[in-house]
Amino acid sequence: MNTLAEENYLKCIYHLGMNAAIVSTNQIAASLNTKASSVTDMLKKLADKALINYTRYQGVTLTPAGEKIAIGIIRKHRLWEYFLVEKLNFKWDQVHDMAEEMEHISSQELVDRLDEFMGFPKHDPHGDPIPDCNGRFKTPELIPLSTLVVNQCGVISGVRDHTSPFLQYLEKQQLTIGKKITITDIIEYDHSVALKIETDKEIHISREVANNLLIAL
Amino acid sequence: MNTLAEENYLKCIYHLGMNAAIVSTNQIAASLNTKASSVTDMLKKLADKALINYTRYQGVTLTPAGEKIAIGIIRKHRLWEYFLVEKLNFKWDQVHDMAEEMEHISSQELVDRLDEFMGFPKHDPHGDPIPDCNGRFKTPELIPLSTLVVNQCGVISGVRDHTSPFLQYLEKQQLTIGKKITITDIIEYDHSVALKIETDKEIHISREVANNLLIAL
DNA sequence: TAAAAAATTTAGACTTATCTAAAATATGAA
DNA sequence: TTCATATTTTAGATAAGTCTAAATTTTTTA
Ligand SMILES: [Mn+2]
Ligand SMILES: [Mn+2]
Ligand SMILES: [Mn+2]
Ligand SMILES: [Mn+2]
Repeated sequence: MNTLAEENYLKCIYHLGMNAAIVSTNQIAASLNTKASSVTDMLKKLADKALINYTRYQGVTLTPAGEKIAIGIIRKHRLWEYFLVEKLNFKWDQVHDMAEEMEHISSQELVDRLDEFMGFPKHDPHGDPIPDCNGRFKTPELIPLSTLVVNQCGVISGVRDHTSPFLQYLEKQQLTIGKKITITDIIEYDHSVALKIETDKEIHISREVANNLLIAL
Repeated sequence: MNTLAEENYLKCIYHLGMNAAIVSTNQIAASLNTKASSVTDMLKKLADKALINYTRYQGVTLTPAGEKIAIGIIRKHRLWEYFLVEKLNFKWDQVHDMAEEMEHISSQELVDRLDEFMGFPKHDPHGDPIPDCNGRFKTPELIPLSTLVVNQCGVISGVRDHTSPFLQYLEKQQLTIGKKITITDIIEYDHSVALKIETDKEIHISREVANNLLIAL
């Protein structure tokens, strides 16, 4: 089995690998709030275990074995987040840190039964897809709200920023997962956006917020 | 906060302290499958943190602060065991090792909400009392089945041996928590016991099994 | 294309938790 | 009460994961 630190590195490399073919030491260090030298040490260890492809100075990619472990951890993370929100009534901005601990509970059978207990949910509270017990999941085409044009509509389906303040703000504005929105105006001056939520509420959000809200068309 | 190792030591000292006023280094070492020298190191650390009362060569007791932490961990352990059995349909012999990991999930609010979600259960799947959110719980007077006499009856309310083989055996014999039993015979030769479960089933168990089954009168 | 700058790795140290072997202390049997 | 034995502690080592500072390699820029 793998240590907690190893699991966190693998998960981190997986997430960073979504945006780039290869992942650099410094990216990992920044993401894990650690130092580049610590990362190098761990990369050697993970390479020895054949969980990453690593050549000095050249960055890393996950091997299939490493990716499988990473996806397993992400599956657990998202299922526990779903559990915390749906069963224990936490808010979507409260669950990430708890899930960071729970994702390391090792039992495979536990997570599979948890999945079944909750009815095999497809998405976590933040709209991210939950891998099934074989590690398979679909990543639907989502685009930032900021790329929509006036009169275009879509459904809020994800967030790019998972921090508490952002999620709390969205909730207060009723900008939650599943809501249908229609762009009513885009202010040229600051690229802020006016939009209608479902059929009634009309609100106005900054460019930054629009950039971090993901929409399914 | 305390490390995983510290939490395990505190819990261990608490459990050993149920049977003796003071707990010895060797007892802890045996219980944690570690060496006496490792225990001594940790005892110094816990004493520095004022979680135990420790004088060299004299054994240890928990301070109120240490006991509070220990009870908190036991509360989490038992609530998670209850969850695993009642919500995820695990058998009572399968849940201990998973709970050993889950008891270290740190959030106090999580465990309190879990408690509420399950309706504030009073006992875990093995009959052990679950402390409430203030750490309070009752330990009912339980006696080994081996101390009963012929025609005496009682309710199975706990086990002294929590290992999988013993629990599986009990389940197969329908000797599960809550069942009412009546002693029908005690064999002098080997101190084995014949008994009736509820009103129908008549079975015969060894002295050893009778010793590890706890009864409420 | 050769410095300069940035990124990465290495060297050496620290912390936590563990171990073995040796020393110190306590206990209990004669 | 003394000495043999059991218990406990200390001394010194190891492994995982981290750090700072220095060295190395890559990348950028002039
Ligand atoms: Mn999360
Ligand atoms: Mn999430
Ligand atoms: Mn248990
Ligand atoms: Mn139990």
